[in-house]
Amino acid sequence: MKQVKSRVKDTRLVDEKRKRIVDGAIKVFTKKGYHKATVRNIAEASGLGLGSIYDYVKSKDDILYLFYQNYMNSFYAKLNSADIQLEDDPKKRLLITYRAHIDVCFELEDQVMLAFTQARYMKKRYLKDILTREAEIVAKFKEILLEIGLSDGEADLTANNLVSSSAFGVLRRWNLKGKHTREEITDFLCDVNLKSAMER
Amino acid sequence: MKQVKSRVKDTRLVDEKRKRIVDGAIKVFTKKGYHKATVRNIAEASGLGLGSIYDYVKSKDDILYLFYQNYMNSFYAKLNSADIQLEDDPKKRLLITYRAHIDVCFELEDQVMLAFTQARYMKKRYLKDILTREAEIVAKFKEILLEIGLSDGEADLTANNLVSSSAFGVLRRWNLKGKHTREEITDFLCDVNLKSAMER
Amino acid sequence: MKQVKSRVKDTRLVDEKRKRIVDGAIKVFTKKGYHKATVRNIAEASGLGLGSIYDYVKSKDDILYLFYQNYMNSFYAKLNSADIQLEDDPKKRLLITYRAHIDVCFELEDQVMLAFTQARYMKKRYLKDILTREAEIVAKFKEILLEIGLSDGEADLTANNLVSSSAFGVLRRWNLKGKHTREEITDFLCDVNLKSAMER
Amino acid sequence: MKQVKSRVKDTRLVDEKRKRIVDGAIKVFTKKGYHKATVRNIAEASGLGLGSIYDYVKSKDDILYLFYQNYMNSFYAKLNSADIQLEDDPKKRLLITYRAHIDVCFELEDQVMLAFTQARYMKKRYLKDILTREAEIVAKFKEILLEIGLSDGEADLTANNLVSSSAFGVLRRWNLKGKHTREEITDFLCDVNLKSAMER
DNA sequence: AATGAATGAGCATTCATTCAT
DNA sequence: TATGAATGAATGCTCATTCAT
Repeated sequence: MKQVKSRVKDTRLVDEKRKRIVDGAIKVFTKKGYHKATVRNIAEASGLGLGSIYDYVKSKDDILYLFYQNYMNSFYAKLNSADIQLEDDPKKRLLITYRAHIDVCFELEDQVMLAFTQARYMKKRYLKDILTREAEIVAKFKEILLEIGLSDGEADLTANNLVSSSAFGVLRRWNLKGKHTREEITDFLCDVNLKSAMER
Repeated sequence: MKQVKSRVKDTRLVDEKRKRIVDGAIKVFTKKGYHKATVRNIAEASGLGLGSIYDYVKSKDDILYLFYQNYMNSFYAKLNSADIQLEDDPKKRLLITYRAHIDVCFELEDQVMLAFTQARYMKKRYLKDILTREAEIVAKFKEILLEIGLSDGEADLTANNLVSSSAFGVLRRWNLKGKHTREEITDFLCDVNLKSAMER
Repeated sequence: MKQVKSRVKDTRLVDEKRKRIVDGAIKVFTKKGYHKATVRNIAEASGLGLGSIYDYVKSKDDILYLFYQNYMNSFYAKLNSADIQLEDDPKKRLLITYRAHIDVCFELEDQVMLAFTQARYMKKRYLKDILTREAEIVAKFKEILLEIGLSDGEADLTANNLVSSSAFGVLRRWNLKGKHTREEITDFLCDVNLKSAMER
Repeated sequence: MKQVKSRVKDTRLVDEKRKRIVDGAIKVFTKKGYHKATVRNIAEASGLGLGSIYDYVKSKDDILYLFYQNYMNSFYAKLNSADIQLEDDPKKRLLITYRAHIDVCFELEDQVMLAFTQARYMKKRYLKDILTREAEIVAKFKEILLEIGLSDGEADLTANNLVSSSAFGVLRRWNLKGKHTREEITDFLCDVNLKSAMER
């Protein structure tokens, strides 16, 4: 993970302020997208002075990267939670992992949209880093699928599909909202995307 | 479909120049995204003078809308092609329609990425229009699924899933490129996403 | 001579506008120095819109370089004037060349001050270019001195001294103004700095 | 001499810290010039905390003034040294004074460049003060020249010329370095600029 | 109809200075 | 006395849009 440089050295302070910056940025990015969001907007939304932002971040680019780091962390935290790790049966573990992933997507609705749409604006070296972290999540799924007995090729495609399809409810919310509940959608996704793995 | 206003009145001319503008814009948008693309860039890429752009389009926003119109038309053209319409068996029609949709996604790879990521930057009234057109494509799938015998709820979710999943190979090209062929991916998608419909 | 890039291609126009920019810049630089001069100030002083400046110049740095080019040209023009070139006797040619150089310094008083004090702010590659052009002027003096019969070492030191001392009246104007006329100063300089060469 | 105000009252402490500030500032100014040097840079270079600078100095301007005071003091110290004062013969005194002045210039090479180029950035009232101090040095030379028998006008011009020409080796170091030794240059300057005074 | 020169609003970023600790 | 976190005014530069030719 690349380290974002900061003028301020006190780690505690840096973490706290960056949290505020990211939270503010999410609000602004959600409303306007990365480009139309001005650093001033973000400063206001995070309750910091314009200049102070630059004590914790070297450029606007860094804020986007900070967002992605925070975003990926949310998935890591959930997928590494105790109850998932403890499940021995790979099929059951696959199911709860997938549902957990879908859950996070629903909970971070706006962030999922941002993550999907703003990636292109990240600096190359940052993007590479984030894609690497995402690949680790795919690997988690693939590992379970191999355990269940899928071939490497199948496992790879399926793992990618699981990660990708989790966002279905969010990416198509415009079409689905009001017609289908979150639970309905989750069940549908599990049904469709886990079927072949479960039948092994 | 909203009409984009143009200073020039000769329809033939307008169509030809707009085609060039959209083609140029796609190149530039693909490289830089909508925001970083300047109207100058687009003018150069399309072989028009900077000022001339504004004879065929009222603002930069219009160019994005023009792109989306062109993009949606590509899907319409393919999904309305004779051989699909002529197929009587709904299951077979479903299959070839889905494959056709996936095909277009692979062919318009860059445009699919653009469509997914730049939608937020369209003016509200334009966005609504494009979403309506997209809904028509979903409706096409839903219609076949109802014919096959799915309930309205199932058909709706499934239709959305088919349209959404078609872009899988493109949206995750970073992870899939080099490991899986286009055909493999297509077969995998058909297998996973059409299974329950086919089993009716 | 490095070429400053310009968006506008019409040479006639570029020359005219750049002339205005340099003239405006001299006024502003003279009052505030390079750094405190804002591009906005320069735009106003030259009667151009802020944005237009950047049609003729790529950055503020370029304006400084343009000034130095213009400054060096003034010396070239004077030192290459017909009456100087036609003089056959090297001692006489030395005298009129030196007086001409001093003359230009007095005439371009403000520019001389700028040239002396702002050089450090030029981009390295530009600075090198300007120093090369200045070296050519020194070489002009050296050539005459060699013709008169000075050794290479003497000629080199003397040539540098002549170029350097020409600005005496300007660099010390704070102390000399009101006490000594321009002619007095010129005669004094010729007396002191040409004496040994003339005595050969 | 204008007094720079300081929040701290302990004179001993003030002097010591200001010395460090000036020393640090010279390093930074030399590398970047006054304007590009940030107070942070100076704080780091002088080993003080950013805020502490403002305990000893009221503004960045003051630091520049402090530099000039320190710079002028270097000349005073040298020109008032015992062996110069003790010399009775005015011609000999003139010679050793001029050589001493040239010596200081060579030794304070970087500071000489700074002094020449950054004067414009000093606050008016400070600049006036420094120019007054410089005038005192000119007066020292003038006094000797009058003693030797030059007219007031000659003495004034010559005195200014001596002070001004001392920096020749430094101001033109780009052209002279590698070709002429410090001694050669010094001898040359004495030869040229003292000749008429010595011939009285 | 076609062109590109002109414009200024808008933005990221820097930095002198203040002030709470 | 010493420190450095906080601030926002100020500035270089970009770019959509207009308009004279």
